[in-house]
Amino acid sequence: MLGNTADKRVAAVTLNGLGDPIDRVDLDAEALPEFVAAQESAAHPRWVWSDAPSWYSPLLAAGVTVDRCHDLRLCHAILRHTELVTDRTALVEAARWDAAPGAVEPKAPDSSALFEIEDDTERIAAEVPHDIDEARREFERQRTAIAASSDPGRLQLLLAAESAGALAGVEMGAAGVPWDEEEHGRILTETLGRRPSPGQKPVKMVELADAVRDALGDPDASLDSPPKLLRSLRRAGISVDSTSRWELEDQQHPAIEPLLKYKRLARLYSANGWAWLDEWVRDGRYHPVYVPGGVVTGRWASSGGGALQLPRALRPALRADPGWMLVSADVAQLEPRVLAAMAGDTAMAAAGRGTDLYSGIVESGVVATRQDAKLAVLGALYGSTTGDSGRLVPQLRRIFPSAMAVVDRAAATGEQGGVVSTWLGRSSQPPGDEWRGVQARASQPTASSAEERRARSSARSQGRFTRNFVVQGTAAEWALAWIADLRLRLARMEPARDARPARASGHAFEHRPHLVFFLHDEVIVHAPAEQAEDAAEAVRASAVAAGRLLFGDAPVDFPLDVQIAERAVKE
DNA sequence: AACAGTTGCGCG
DNA sequence: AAAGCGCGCAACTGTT
Repeated sequence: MLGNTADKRVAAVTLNGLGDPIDRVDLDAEALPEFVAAQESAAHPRWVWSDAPSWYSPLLAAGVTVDRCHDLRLCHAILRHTELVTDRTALVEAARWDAAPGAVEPKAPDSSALFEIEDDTERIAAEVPHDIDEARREFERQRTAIAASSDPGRLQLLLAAESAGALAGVEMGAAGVPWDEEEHGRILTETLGRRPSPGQKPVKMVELADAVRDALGDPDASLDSPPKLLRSLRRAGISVDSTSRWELEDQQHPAIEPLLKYKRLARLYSANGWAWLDEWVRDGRYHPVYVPGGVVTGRWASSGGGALQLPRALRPALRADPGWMLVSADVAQLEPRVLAAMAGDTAMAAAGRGTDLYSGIVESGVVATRQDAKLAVLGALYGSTTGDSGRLVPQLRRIFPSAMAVVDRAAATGEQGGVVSTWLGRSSQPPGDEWRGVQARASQPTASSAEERRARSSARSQGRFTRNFVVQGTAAEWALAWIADLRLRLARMEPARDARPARASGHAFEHRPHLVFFLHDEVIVHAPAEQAEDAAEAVRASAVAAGRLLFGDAPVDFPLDVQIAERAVKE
């Protein structure tokens, strides 16, 4: 366990299997990387620390990697909500651990940077405590909670996977995605025209905007302000209620085509244009900031750089260094497969036996086309009740009763204000006071029909959330197990000393395959060309391992689409 | 001028 | 409010 001491040094405490301290050394912060590296090569310990970004970024910057950790902040967040632990009082009271992740900048953790808040309002500290005594106490609380839980093994699995994800997130942010700035520039110029001078718009946007104004007969129409644009459109006789693409698409008017095109260009320009390139790409590397566990379901979020929203049009800009390759892999239909495994639904598992679960459903004869199968499955996972999607759900309920029972039960629990949990035990947060108030009022005999409608609607909405939570959250667990296993496999591969170092990847990954991108159900590994096949094999092996780890021998496949290429282009 | 809230669209 | 989940971000609007 690592933590800061009162005299601005770092304490490294060795714990035995019972969590009791058996040894302690105090070090200067500068001596930490060397100490950690030595321990790592001797014993591969599990490092217990306040928060991975705070501790691991400086270690990585010094070229030191670790295999395993226990991230107290992330584990606290899981444990203080999980249904698997009945008495969570101590964890809930340790509110300082409900805090934002540490900064990713390579700087030494410093507990003196924290400030206490005297308010009685329920504000949280900016960061978790980084000192050794607080860490010891929190770890003890967590050990106690796990031991008292209804399934310690399962929870340990979740906490280990979550912590491994924290390591992977720091590593990927540090390594960065190899990025072809010239290719990105070419795409921008081709789509938008040359880079405009500050304050100007790209020439192709200006041309389209003129075409729209012409067609509307409104030389002053503003295209960038939805309310103003809406008024212009209606003045021109186009009856829409919003300026959204889906609504504009149905309209017949000469202004529509250039307007939709303008919106596409405006999006690219503002979200991933030259300004983005300047801010997020340096020395041929895109450095996103991942936030593991940042989504309520356990999915990762990102903060800055929009790592989770890279438009597919920009995928050609992801390019391996010379002498290296990108190994891109994604899982086909992860969520329905996870549902089939959770539910032990053999019919659904059988439909997923091939590489395309949707085609498998079509073969069962219950729906006519692949598109219908997809709509039906999405409707089942999201809780559609009307439209094409909702209409198909009952068909699915007939042939996959066990799978549907799992999501239907989760929805029913949510509608009653209850808590649901993922396969490994991440629990949803119960709805808040406002939601309860609405339900309580609607159940009074004096309730108006408007109040009843509102209560019904918010109950349904909570049901859709819990319905999706169990599937999305368990899929996130599968994906965590996948990258947790994968990063260790890659780290164990022999370094390719002859490979031309990937520029600016940081010395920890200079000569070896490493993860550079992760997005819910897909990964990209940057690998020396001669190791690309091995890396691809590791990606496949890890997917198999993840399925085993979560679901044992359940007959559910998680087929991958794996591509080895210089560029990460799909299809 | 700074801030929160809304809209629209990118991703899974 | 698209028929239905989870996000982040930029730009604009309206308030302070």
